[in-house]
Amino acid sequence: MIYVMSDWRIIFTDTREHALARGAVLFRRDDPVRFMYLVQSGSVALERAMADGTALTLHVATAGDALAEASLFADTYHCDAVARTDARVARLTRADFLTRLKRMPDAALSLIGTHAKQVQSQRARIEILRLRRVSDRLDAWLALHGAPEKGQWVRVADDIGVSQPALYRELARRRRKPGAC
Amino acid sequence: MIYVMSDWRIIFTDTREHALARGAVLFRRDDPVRFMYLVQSGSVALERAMADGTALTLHVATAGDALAEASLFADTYHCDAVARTDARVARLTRADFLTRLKRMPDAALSLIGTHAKQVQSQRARIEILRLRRVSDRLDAWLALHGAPEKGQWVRVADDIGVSQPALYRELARRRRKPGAC
DNA sequence: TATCGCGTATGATATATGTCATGTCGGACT
DNA sequence: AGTCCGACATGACATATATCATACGCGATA
Repeated sequence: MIYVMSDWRIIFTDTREHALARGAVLFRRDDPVRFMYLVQSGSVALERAMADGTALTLHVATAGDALAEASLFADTYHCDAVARTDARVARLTRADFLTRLKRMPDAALSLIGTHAKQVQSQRARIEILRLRRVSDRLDAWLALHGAPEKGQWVRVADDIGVSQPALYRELARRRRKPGAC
Repeated sequence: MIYVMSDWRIIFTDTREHALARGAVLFRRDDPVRFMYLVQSGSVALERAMADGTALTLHVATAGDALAEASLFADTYHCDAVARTDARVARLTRADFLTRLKRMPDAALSLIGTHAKQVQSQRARIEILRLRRVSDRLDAWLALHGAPEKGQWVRVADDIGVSQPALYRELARRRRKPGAC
């Protein structure tokens, strides 16, 4: 029962689109926050450089995702944004974004809804990932999502942070042993 | 640089407080969504009953936390809410909550900010938890948070989903071997 | 001063899981 | 029909980690 809930993405109408080649950098950590971004196509990764030179990927935003939402209230970006594929993004200065959000309560509400859902599902994912055994993680995942469709087990393995062989072994175990799964 | 950003919690002013005894149930899964809750004191757990009768804890909300924010746009609750300790909560019907949020753009913005920060930190946590080795998780955690204060290592272990002995062993290893940490 | 709780620390042992390898099956495309 | 690719599946093996146990130092408290 979702009432009149306009999509917050309409805030980005009228904004110019920017094309990014794969590997292009949108912003770097510690850059002053100027823009809010909406990914239109392709994918953009948020990553953090680590001491050993490697990068920790924090998120890969794809079409329809906002980028670094938390920067709305920060002075500087907290990580790097790099295009993983050729991509298009829309952008809006932070001030414009805030203004429009205030003028469009329904859009703000829709953004709140989007965030709330994310927070909820991420919390669940975290709890699953904190479980030690593959068996427990699978139980939890199934309790939350139900049985996946054919061809999706591989995605489940990724979701619960387990190697594919480990997952299939667990599935085999369940097929043999009791009656579950 | 956070501008005039009133706290979204002011939305709950004027609302009556409800006392909960430890173990009390605020709502159950599939109950129709009536109220939005703000935890004032104590802690309230969100959990999901699993097939084997045990409960998967999805979140433990404490003072200042909203409860089940995603229910704002849902017909029914998706999990059970049970007081983990004696607790006090404020509540507001969903309709009232929505109305007030629309009337107070600054509060809505503040809620968006709160959510955005949560989404961001949860994403980071998820990526850390997906790493296989304790060593990698620790590296990532340290890159994001810096060295913890004394007495906090035990919390780090919990954060990165690793047993305390495993963490201390890794720390010992680093003390011995190269020059890190 | 004694006791308690908590964070820190380390050892021994079992085992669950990752990694590497190999193979089957089915669908899509040529 | 043949080829390719991705999901499904399983074996062998090494090892990283959990678990259980024990112990130390320190601050709080009685």
